[in-house]
Amino acid sequence: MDDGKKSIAAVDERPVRRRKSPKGVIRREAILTAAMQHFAKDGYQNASFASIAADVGLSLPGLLHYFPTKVDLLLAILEKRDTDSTSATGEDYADWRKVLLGLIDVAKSNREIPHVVQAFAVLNAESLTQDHPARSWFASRASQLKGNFIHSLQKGISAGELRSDINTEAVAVELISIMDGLQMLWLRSPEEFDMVKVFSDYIHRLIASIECR
Amino acid sequence: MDDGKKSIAAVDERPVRRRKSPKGVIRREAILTAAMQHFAKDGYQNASFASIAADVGLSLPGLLHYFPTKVDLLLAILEKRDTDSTSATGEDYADWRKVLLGLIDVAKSNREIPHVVQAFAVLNAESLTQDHPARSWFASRASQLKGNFIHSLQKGISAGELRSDINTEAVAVELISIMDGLQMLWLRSPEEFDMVKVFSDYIHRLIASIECR
DNA sequence: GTCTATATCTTGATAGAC
DNA sequence: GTCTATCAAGATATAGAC
Repeated sequence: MDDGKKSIAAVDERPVRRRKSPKGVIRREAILTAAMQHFAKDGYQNASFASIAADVGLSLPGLLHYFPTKVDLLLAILEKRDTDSTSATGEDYADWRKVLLGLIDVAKSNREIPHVVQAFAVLNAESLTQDHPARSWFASRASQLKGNFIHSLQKGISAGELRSDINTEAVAVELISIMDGLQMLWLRSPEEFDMVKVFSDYIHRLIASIECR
Repeated sequence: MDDGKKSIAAVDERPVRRRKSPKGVIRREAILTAAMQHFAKDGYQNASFASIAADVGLSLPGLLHYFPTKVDLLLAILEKRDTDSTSATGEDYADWRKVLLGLIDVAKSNREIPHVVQAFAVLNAESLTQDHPARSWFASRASQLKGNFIHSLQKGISAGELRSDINTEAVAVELISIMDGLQMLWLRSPEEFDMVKVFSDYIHRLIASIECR
């Protein structure tokens, strides 16, 4: 199950003729895209709401018609990411090897969308600051990711494929850390090294270290 | 990734008249400390210059007397970090094993100064944004760190202690990535896991994987 | 060195017309 | 749905007195 554009049109309260209005939905999508680029460029706090509006050919109040506040816009982006990524990750956290190798594919596709990666890398760190509106989102995202990794690794141990003495939580934390850290380093100088290669090297070395021999 | 306990303790308020400068130097130190806490809490862009001034008992123009602009204050902090860390890191990038194990000590001392770690983690990501005043500093910091790691690993290969087929650049990038990523994850929930343990596990596994057997 | 007062800019958000 | 006009709040920075 995926999609991504759901019951957004329901918020549309047109008293006059009109039943679904794909137009509004398209606008919304355009706004989200523009906003993400701005957040990537300036971060959330520093991005100008008005500039985002201008980018989609709207005035500031025009944009406010769709997103009553700047925070709403941010949350909409995060929510969209939620639906997008669940549709992408989808399935088997049961096969630890598939999970780990699948991360390489994630890195591979991330390489094609640097502005999205940058938006989320910047927001990720920015959300560490006090009372940041995205704070809890990133916290639960990390927590869930970690839980999934632990689950996979635990399954591997139970199946006798992974060494029983590995610290699953430590490995899970390590995985998230290297993914996030690598993205930042890569964003700083995309030409300097092959992000996918580095990550692939790492994953294969990790697998060799933790699987039963 | 180090630094921390500097001479901020010298807060002795002697009302004696002094014509030279120790007073001014102390003030400067106090300002830098306060600023770092604010940058940790709000990031650079979002931190208020006036609030920093208030924190050290100055008005905004009073603070501007010491740092003519907000950017100057930021750069002073970065510079301080430079001197602090070079005095701490000191020497032998020749012994790869000492270097790698030494990073565990860095993690250990970082655990004691979360606000400093947070300031630099936030600034690190924030500096990815366009025209950020700390951009080049973080870029060259990463570049230098990477160069040092590569140098150490290369020495290890030459000495016949490390496998000659390892990609030194990839390992160097990996090291920086995991350090930076781990810090962020830890800052988000410091109680959830033992950062030093995770990092130590990683380092030892890395060593086992790359050294000659 | 440090202040009060102020200039100037930019931001997010509102009011109300069309 | 979208606009013009406007607001109130916050920021950095300057001028000039003490």
